[in-house]
Amino acid sequence: MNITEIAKLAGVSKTAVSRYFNNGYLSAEKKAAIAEVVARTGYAPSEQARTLRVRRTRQIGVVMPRLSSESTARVVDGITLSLAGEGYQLLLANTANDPDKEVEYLDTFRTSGVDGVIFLGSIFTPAHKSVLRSMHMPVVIVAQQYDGYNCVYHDDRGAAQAMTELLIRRGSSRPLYIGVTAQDRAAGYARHEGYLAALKAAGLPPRAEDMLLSDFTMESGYRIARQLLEKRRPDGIFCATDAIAIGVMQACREAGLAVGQDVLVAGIGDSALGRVTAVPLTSAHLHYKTSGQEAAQMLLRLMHRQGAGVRCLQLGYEVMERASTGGETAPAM
Amino acid sequence: MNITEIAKLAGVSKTAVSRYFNNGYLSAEKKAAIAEVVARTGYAPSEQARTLRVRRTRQIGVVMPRLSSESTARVVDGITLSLAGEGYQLLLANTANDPDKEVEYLDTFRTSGVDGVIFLGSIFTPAHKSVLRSMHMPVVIVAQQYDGYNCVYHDDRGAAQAMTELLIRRGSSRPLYIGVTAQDRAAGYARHEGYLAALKAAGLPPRAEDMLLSDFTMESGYRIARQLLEKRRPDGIFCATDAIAIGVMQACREAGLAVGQDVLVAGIGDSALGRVTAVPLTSAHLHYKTSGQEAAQMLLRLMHRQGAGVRCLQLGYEVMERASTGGETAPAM
DNA sequence: CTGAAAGCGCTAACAG
DNA sequence: CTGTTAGCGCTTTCAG
Repeated sequence: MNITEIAKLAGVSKTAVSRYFNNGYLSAEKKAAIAEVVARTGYAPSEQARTLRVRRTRQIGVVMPRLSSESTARVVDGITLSLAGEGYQLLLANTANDPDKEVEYLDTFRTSGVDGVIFLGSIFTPAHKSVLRSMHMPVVIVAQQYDGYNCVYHDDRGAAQAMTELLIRRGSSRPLYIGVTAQDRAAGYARHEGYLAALKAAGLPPRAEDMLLSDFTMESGYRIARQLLEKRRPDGIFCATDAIAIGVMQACREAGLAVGQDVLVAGIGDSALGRVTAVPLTSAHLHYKTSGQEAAQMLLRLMHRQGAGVRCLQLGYEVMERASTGGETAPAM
Repeated sequence: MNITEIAKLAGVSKTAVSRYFNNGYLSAEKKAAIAEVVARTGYAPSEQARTLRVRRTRQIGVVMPRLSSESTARVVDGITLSLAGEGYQLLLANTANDPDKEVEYLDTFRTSGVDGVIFLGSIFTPAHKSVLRSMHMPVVIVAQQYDGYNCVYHDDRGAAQAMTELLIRRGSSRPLYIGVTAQDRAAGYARHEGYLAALKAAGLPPRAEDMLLSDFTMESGYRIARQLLEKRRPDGIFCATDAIAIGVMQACREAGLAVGQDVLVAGIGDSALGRVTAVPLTSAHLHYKTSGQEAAQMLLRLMHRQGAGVRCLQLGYEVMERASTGGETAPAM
């Protein structure tokens, strides 16, 4: 079933049918005739042929590290929300935390002709820079701030500082830091900076032995904390992510420390997990879903050539104080 | 940059370049000449034009209820894993739990020319049946069993029965049931059946007042349980999902009941949430990620016209006993 | 092994 | 307001 057949059935030209599906410029009678045939046949124009002609795929590529992470899922949820009504489809690329794959998929999107790309960034290598620079379609980066690119990201530094200051205010004499690689400028570097800023503000000099490196999993946080607790009994631990913090709390409990009393713990992300733990976790809420929506909106504007120039949107955070810092144990629901 | 220009640069015909990217049938010299030009220009053939000719998009549509649910994310993760190396791209449609949108997106995929569809099903209306029947590309349904369609699903009934029997074995005299709508044949109907089967096996007649209806959220589970606990003090509650169970445990705690002692609780899904709660939740692990992988593999076979006839794959479950049924409190990690 | 030629289904000038 | 015409970039007969 193609446009020619429809035209024949409706007794009009191909052009008329094409116009029916596009701008209009058609007499009422022809419109009605075509409408009738379309309804009867269930005809829909071939997207592929249209694309070949018009050079617009109406598809948006999204590159993301694994999907089964709460923050990623929330961002992607936000993206689909903003794009749903606009007639765009999402093309998902799952990089499984492999930076090489990020570059690979970005390149795939570059050549595959999507109308725009949203990139949930992690680290930024020269290879990333090179492929991003060669993209000829609009790109928006989420969760990282790279100079010269359109970005939507979070106030990681501020959130980390707020959490660390909260620990100090609640009685921790010298909070430790358990974070992730500084190659990740947002979750690694910026949150570490926030921690340092809080120490400085409190007149505490930073000490190398107070700062430990984890990866992004609960298990890793658990392991690091166990090792730590064999030697020392800290009274406060700031963790760069909620997952790490949950592992840490578990290790503390096993070591006989009462979280929220003997030791205060805080994370970042306000994940659903941290709200149901034995001791609910104090955390900074980041607006992941909003960042997805905003990124999609930004991309839409770029694709429609509105709003010139590069934009960076930083979203704030909200302190969610719970029992892990000694706060009151409000009902979780 | 198109095939004609490349042909000119390499001093060969368009056909030769096309063959270079497809079957071959090309002299070594020409091959080399083209390779050189391709490397130099970074040329990649237009996917759109190829599609228009060949009628294959190399895209797979996935229809799913909201992404930010752990089970969905795990299924989609599995799908991308299986499809990654095969040169297929995923087109995601997020229905936000709206059955009408499911039908709408299925129809979009029907007309948009994807090579195959994976449908994470919830309920099954006549509209669903009608659109599925009119699909002319292969479809695989995940998490639900619909007769006459290719499906990958879980042993919901068996898992529910096992959980209920475990509650009874651990000392619950008459476990209650808190479940979801039976319109959802898998999470609603089948799990309820499993509960009933376990009662029957234990010689307990089912009672209407022991079976309550919730929706899929923690909050709903919490609310239902609060109401319940104002009137009665059950000694066991089987919940059709982990989310519900977590809400229930919270309500029990607030009502002064010790979960795992005064009242035993079990769920289904083995979500990450249930492993970190104050009292870790006994649950049945369902192989969500595997179901995604298997569904993708099944779809690949269908698209390549291997293996005739409709197939249904049922995956098993694993009992994960934790403290909420009085089991030992093993370290969570 | 190779190239010329004929479209895939659609849209966009252009001339009525 | 309408139809004719000329491609978009590619693959695939078909005849060398």
